[in-house]
Amino acid sequence: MTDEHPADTDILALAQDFREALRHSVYLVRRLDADGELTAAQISMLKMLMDTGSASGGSAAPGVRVGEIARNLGVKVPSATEQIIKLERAGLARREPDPDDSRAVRVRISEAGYAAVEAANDRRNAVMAGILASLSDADRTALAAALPVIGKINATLQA
Amino acid sequence: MTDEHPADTDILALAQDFREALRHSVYLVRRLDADGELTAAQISMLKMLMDTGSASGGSAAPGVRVGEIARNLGVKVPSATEQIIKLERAGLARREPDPDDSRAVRVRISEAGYAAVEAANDRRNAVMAGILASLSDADRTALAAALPVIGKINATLQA
DNA sequence: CAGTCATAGTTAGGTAGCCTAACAGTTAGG
DNA sequence: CCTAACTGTTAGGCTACCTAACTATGACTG
Repeated sequence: MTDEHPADTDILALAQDFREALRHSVYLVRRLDADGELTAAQISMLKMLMDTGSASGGSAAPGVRVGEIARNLGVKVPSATEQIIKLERAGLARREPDPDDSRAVRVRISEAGYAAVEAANDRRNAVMAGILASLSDADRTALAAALPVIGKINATLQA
Repeated sequence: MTDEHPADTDILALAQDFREALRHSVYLVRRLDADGELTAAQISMLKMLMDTGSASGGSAAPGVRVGEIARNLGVKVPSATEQIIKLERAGLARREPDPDDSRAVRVRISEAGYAAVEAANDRRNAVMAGILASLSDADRTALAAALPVIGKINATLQA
């Protein structure tokens, strides 16, 4: 406790505990799924399309390119294509040709997709909120304080 | 900030942020995989066998029953059986008849399994520690403080 | 001491989501 | 032009889940 700097072993222990927590959280996330709703992967992709497609930039063409989707989601391009096709078949997203580059494809979320992700998110958030409500204020505060940190850790991947 | 109690909307917002963090963490966990090492699911099961099988209780028979494994991992029994068979074929676990109940099966981790999970865990922990090392002390402290809370949340599932 | 009912695990068949390798079309540069 | 680089799709394969159906054992009850 009186070390001048955090010993490697401390960081290693934290890494182990954090990994353990994430490992268990995988099952928690799975539990939130259920029903004939959207899958977690579909929500991830649709949410990404919402955030990136019509984001601040207001760039030239609408939608997101397949390669960019894959990069954002941390999967390979064929996996992204597969998901996109499923979403398209379900009427939740659309594929359009890129006016500037005939090789490229622009993917956009549809109105139905918007609504679906909203609904699925709301339900999951409510379930999670139910769990969080059983915690103490202190616990919730500690969790809230850590979320930006976890965000930083996750951002490491993008690099 | 001066509410008498946390408003529902606050908890809902926290739930949303937490889910978001977990959603992204899925991809982080995937990145830690790699190689011809054990899969994440295999590590989870082996670690469970280590913790539960020879745990404090020192109960009568050694090993863990399939149903208990499934419950602990949050999967259905057939999924557990499938994993167990794979681990057995890889020489990482053993199945033995339960002396007290001929219907039941006792699953135990093998020496090789012990070594394998150790190795895989060490490597992953090292990678994660590398990421954590780039954070500030304050960030690491915040993360450490939240881990028990996340543990509580995860424990909710067991119920 | 059957006869039924519950419990433990396996088997069979199906789905989602990811991967690599091979392919087709488009653009860009020598 | 013509080759090289890039974008996305297709093909084939894997892991890890699931439900439903089955086998075998245990446990309870008339």
